[in-house]
Amino acid sequence: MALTNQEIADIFNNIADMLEIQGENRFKFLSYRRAGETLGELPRDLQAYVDDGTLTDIPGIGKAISDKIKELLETNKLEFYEKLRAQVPESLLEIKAINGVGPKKAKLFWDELGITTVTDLQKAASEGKLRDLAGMGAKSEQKIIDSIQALSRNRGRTPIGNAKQAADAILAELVALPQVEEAVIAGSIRRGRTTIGDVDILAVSDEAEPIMEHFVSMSRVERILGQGPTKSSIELRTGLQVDLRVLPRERFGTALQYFTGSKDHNVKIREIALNKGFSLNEHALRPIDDAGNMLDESHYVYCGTEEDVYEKIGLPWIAPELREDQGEIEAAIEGKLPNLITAEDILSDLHMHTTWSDGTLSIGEMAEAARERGKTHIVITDHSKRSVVANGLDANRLLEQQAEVRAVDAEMGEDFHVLHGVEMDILEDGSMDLPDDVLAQLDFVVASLHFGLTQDRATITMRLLNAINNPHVDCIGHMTGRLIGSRPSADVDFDAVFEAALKTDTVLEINANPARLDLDSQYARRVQQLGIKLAINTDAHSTKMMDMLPYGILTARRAWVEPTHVINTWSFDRLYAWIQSRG
DNA sequence: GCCGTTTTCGGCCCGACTGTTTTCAGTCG
Repeated sequence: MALTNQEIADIFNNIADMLEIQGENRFKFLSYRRAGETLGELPRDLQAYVDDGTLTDIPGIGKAISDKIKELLETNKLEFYEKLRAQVPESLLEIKAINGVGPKKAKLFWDELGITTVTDLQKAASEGKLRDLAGMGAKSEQKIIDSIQALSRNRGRTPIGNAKQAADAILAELVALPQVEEAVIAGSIRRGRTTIGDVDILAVSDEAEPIMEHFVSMSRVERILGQGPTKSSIELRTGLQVDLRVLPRERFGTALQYFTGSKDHNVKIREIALNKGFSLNEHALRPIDDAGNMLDESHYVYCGTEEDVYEKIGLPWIAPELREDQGEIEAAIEGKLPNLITAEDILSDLHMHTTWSDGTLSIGEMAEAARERGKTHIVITDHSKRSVVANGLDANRLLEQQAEVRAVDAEMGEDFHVLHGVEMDILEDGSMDLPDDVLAQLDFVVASLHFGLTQDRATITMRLLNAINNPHVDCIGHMTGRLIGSRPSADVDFDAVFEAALKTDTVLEINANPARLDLDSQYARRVQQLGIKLAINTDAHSTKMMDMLPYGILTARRAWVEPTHVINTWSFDRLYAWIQSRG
């Protein structure tokens, strides 16, 4: 069994950490870390790039790292890594992951006290053995004790839906303060990442101190990680970290640009700024003269908007969702940024549930709610019978439902249309949960995996291919079945599935539920590149879930998706004509 | 270790906060 991209990515991340602990050249270990981050988000298996001879076309992958990837794929092992592991205990990496402990401290504890595990460190700290080490003291020791306790609260990254909710609540509190002129969410929430490491909030004000004071003393704060005149960090009771930055109005553009990230995007933007004769930070563009000296403050160029920042360095504004150093800067230079899809482009929802299965509203109520949200047409797609706990429909109930759908459609008038479909289970043996003659009577069929998600790749792929090759199936719902943070993706041969979808003109869904966001952006980007149609659906079981559409839009925009590739942007007439043409 | 219409060698973004220091290293983002 070949190593997965993520397993190989993890190895490079570990190598980066180990080299850093060893005190290796900074740019060297950063290269490994960058490679690790990149490999974890590729849309195809690494073996496919090896076969194509395109491995070193991936940014940040040069000769040394590509050779190591090949060695890992061929032998499942890496000599370089094994040697490193013999020198640096791997458990040190868990110590380095403790907030406030970096490579230097981890090495110090190891060298001086022989500490290699978090348990060892906790014991040493509680016994007061750390405070006498060079550069340490009682406060540092206590901080480590607190951070180790926090480890159990803080379980990695937070799904964007949860993080956004927490961020909005804090934002509302801040905006209510008299000193706050404006406050916005920046960071990875603004970029629309599916999971969030920490929440970044930027506030505009000339009077930061009372804002900081309020921020760190909010009732939901578990502990204060740092508090300064312009920047503070807190940890919430949920374990989520929130950073607040306060800057005056005239610096809002540079500050928002800086605070939105990503880090890789910003590094490149700052390099471009340098080439244009400016050193860029969150405060201003600072001119540099021909001798390389920075001019004094009177020459600083302040930017009140992000557009200003990009314009001053010769670029068009780049949408936050694109700022991952995935080619967006090159596209901006060439004037080839995509015309990104927006929520206003979406006219329909092609995947939603009602009280006929596990939804909370009737067909009529869902239709009205969709109309209130600016849609012109929907497809009712309740579960099929295999989903017993969801009260899935058998053929008889499904056809019974059709009468009600037709009635509601008639009631809704000429300017709103309700079509009848189903979200049909793709069964574990690869067969469909409803017979062809029943499917043929429906307007639109979404086929989804709900069970047997841990089957091997060949089986999962066979099931998906059977659905795609069924002439009645129009769309594959939430393809990998993942639930972010709680259930991993099914093991799919994406290349095979994409090839079949293209050939049969089957639509692939971006499910907007923030717990799913499936397809994820790296796959959706490839789907668009291949010319396969996309749908962005809410999979709503209630009106509340209809309002989750923005998460699907964010994911699509991160995938560089343009409205022309998404069938939810089509008018009813166009969609209906396409359905008819499929027979 | 990666990368290149200014370079195949010599660069590789920039700052805030903390705690331990008498001016700065470490950590984080």
